[in-house]
Amino acid sequence: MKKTPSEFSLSVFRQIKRVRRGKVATYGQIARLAGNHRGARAVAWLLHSSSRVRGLPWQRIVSAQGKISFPWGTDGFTRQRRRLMSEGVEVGERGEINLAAYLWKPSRKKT
DNA sequence: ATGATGACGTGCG
DNA sequence: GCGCACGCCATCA
Repeated sequence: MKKTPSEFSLSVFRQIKRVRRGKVATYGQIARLAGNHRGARAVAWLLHSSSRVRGLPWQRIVSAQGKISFPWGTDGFTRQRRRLMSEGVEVGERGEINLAAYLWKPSRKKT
């Protein structure tokens, strides 16, 4: 890694790594924790761009709609769904996930 | 620096 | 619930 990743990117990766097994987080949530509540797209971009990076639980990142972002039928979709289910997350045939039960709760104690 | 892209989010019909 | 349009951000050509 010669290029210096932006702090935003580092923050994003950091938040993702904090997600415990069996839980999922949304792009918007990660983006918000990273400092940019509107950087959901950037998060997504970083993920698909850094998907080659190991140790990054990218599979735990889903859309705010509670569904796998990958288009159904794609390799990425199948792979992510399989990994999530392997972690104990119930994923519908269409990649539907019950965020109310599996959404990761950041222990962000502030104030 | 400009234009285009992407595993998104929200609002509206 | 679904599809479309606009907005937002970081990275690539």
